[in-house]
Amino acid sequence: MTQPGYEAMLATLGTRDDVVGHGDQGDWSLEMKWDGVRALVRVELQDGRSTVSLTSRNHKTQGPGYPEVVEGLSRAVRGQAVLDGEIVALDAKGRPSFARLQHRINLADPREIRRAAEQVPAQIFLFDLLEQDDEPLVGLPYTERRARLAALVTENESVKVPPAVDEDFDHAWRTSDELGLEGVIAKRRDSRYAVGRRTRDWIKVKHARTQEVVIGGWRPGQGRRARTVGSLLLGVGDAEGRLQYVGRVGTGFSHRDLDELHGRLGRIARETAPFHDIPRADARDAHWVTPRLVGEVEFAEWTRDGRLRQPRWRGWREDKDPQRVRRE
DNA sequence: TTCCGACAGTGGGGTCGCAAT
DNA sequence: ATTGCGACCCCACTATCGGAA
Repeated sequence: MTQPGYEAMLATLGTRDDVVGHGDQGDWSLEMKWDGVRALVRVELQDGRSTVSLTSRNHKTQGPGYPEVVEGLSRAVRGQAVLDGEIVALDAKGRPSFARLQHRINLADPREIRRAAEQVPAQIFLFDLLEQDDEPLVGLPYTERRARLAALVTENESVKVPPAVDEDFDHAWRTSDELGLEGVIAKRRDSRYAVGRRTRDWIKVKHARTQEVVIGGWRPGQGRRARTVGSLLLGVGDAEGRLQYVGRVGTGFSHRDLDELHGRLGRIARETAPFHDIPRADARDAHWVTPRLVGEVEFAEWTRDGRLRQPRWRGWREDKDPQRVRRE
């Protein structure tokens, strides 16, 4: 299998100000952010037939795992091309759901894959064109690549080219929120495709939620953090007022924060778990504390199992009563 | 000088596959 | 049969450094 020879361009995490604050908003093209698996697509013509290869961000071949996407691409794209997109699986409301797609990741057995493809069909959302008929296009402005992409691809049930939204940032932001999407991606209209690099020509702005959490324990860290805290075990009160386990947070604190945390937790140590529902695996090598301290975390969404996805520490909430912390 | 972007190193949830228990 | 662990996918964040702006 030929190597793609390309690597995906990455977006820099930013805020509204990074897009709206500098110059003309019209410099930016706005798109919805799709929550799935990034994939570079190579379509080759061999003996008059299209062959398709899919590659993940870490150069892993993805094609065998998504036969319906490969098949759809072979019909949707005429001739030789390299494209960039996101493999997604839609939920019942038609939104890309990473949780659903996870059932497709890592499947190896062809029979399993075929069965999964019928139950949870995947699609690819294409948003860039890097090469066409062996002509490199990465030097062209984004809007031109986009136009050529739209002209090249014939959409079908597995292959879509979601349009850029022709709105200002605040409007696009509200739309992404109402649709329950991850956020918005702003791309400079005149920017070239920076192969394998993370640039500010692409800015992703994501919806984040905050949640007050009660600290019920901690796990020691590894490596440089071996003598201090690796992560905090978090809980919120349930309907009966018991402490319900909602996962861990292990990022967002500076080295100084960690030292302070370690001392503070040591003073309220206790023998038993304050959570009523802590799984055995999560309780392993945990140190329990009296559930007295309240902090705030930012996170992407709740998982099906009631855990925080992509949690990061934001700081103490000394003003909050641990007894009153509830899922927001 | 300031800022950007790359790297390394820490941490998270979830899934699958396989080895150890 | 259960558990633990690594390899994947997605990621956030801190700290450092060299070079571009």
